[in-house]
Amino acid sequence: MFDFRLKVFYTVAKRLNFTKAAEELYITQPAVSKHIQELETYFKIKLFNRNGNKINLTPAGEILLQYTGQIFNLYNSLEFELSTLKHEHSGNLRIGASTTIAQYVLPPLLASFHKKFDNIKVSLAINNTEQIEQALQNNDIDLGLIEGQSKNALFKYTEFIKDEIVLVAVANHALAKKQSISLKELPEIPLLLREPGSGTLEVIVHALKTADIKLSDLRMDMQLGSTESIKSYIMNSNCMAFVSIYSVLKELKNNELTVVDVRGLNIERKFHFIQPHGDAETLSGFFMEFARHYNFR
Amino acid sequence: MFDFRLKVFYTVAKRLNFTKAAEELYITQPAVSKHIQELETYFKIKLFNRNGNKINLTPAGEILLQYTGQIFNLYNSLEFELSTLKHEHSGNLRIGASTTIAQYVLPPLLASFHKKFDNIKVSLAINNTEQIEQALQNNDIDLGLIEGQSKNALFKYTEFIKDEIVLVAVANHALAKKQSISLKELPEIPLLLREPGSGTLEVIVHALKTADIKLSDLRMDMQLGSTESIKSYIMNSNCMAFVSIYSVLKELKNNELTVVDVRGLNIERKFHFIQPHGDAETLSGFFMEFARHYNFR
DNA sequence: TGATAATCAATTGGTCTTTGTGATTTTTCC
DNA sequence: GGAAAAATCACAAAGACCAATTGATTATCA
Repeated sequence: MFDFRLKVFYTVAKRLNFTKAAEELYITQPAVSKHIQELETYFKIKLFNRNGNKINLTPAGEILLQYTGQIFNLYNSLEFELSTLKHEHSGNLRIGASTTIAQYVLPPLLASFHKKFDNIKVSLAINNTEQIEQALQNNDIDLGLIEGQSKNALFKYTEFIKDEIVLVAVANHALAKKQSISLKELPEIPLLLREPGSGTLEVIVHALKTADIKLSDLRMDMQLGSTESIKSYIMNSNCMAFVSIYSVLKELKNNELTVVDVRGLNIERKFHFIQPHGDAETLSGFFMEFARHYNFR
Repeated sequence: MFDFRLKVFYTVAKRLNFTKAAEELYITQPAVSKHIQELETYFKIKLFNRNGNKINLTPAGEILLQYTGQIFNLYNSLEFELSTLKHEHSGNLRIGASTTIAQYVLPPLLASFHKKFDNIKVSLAINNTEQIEQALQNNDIDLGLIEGQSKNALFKYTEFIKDEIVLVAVANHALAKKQSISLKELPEIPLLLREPGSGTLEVIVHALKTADIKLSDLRMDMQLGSTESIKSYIMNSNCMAFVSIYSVLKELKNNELTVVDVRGLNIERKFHFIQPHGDAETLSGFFMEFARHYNFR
């Protein structure tokens, strides 16, 4: 790695602790101290405030952190491009994704990607949209995958795949044979939904509104914090639930769950890639290209 | 300077000669050889082809050159930002400008800029638009100043100042008292013009065309290769000439030359800044801001 | 055309500088 | 007072640079 001194600075700036940074870098603390001092001498400006036992970045340190992030991005892209030239495809890709995508969409995709390009190290952080945008800004991740399409001008959004929220029930459910129900029947059905604030619930509410149905019109039996809990629950009850089609692909195939069409109700959304625009980010682009051609069936 | 090894590579890649690069870097040739070898070992790929006595870049070398350019741009912006924080304003700015701008517009501007920010080293290369765009692409300059507004999507164009092409004559010229002439009188006047292909001539031809006058309608006594020669010539003759107002500011003030208005003919053009878009280029922006507020009178 | 000079990168061996370590000190926080 | 964290110091290992030289190619000129 080039520019080890900058790497040292970067690590210290991220952890705000000389000793921890030293451990992370497999060098001793005095070495870290020295590197920072040398940077400060070189730039003739303090990079950290030493307030007793704590340190924090000075404005100059903030600027340097900003730039080192960009410089490392360039190094990473460079190494990826060169490895591609050698038909090796090596590099590091840090992805941040929201729950549904991370849990149900990415695993097979990442497995396939890793099988084909085993020199590319992928890391996956699961977070909500807001945190993902924050992480992109801090340069903690290279690529985000989100459910909504929040439009922050700071980022570049690219369509990934279409998601569909479907009404599912246990395979032997009374209504399962009917295959479809009308909108009018919906309020009579005992439902499970995700908790308020979750992206999935918001899409459902929005779609119902266009069909002139309020959430309070529905017979909501329970609100659960995760799609997995909802699935487990409905497997053992006559409740139904609105969930992303991707979260039940396996259960549908195994005939454990079944989709019941609600005539006149179509709940769709698109998953989006999100990146900081400007930077080359070759590897992100490479992965996006791969993902776009992946067949999820 | 960080990343001296990359600096060495960059220098060699630009000069395509180890020995010359060594001289430029004030180190010996073996040191250069070693740096390059170490880079090649690190990336596990050859960066230069050694064909007998000559070297040239391999595809990998080309990629690395591309990235090192970008990395150095970041370093430069970084140093500028940090120096600004210290109220020092230091950095390097490489400008490329076309003749008229470089000769008549920039000198006072650069003088004033240097007086205020004497830690910023400015270099000025004089070239035509095409060469300036090439230099920007090669990362040989940071900022271009051109007369036309050629629109290459690779670059970002920003308006600088408005230029006016005026008809001038020696101060005691017969027509000088009239202060203005009509378009009809123009063909009778002995004129000096710039050579074919020059930006100035093109603007004139274009403006005349809208007034329904062909170049061949005019009484063209001579075509000269530089504005300076034209000025010298008309000072000693009864010829007149179309020149940029900026090229005769001093002579107008000294009452050596005078402007004769051609009623119904207005020849204007805009000078433009041109930059590679994408990169931060803080110092370029800083200079542009300064230039925009400069008073040329 | 063939001998000779000039050019250029690689190699070698040795010196000096830089970087990192281990032990210790200083400061601050609880 | 003790734990935690950064600074300081002396020393060892590693790395960078140089001078001199080699080997190979290209240019020059009789």
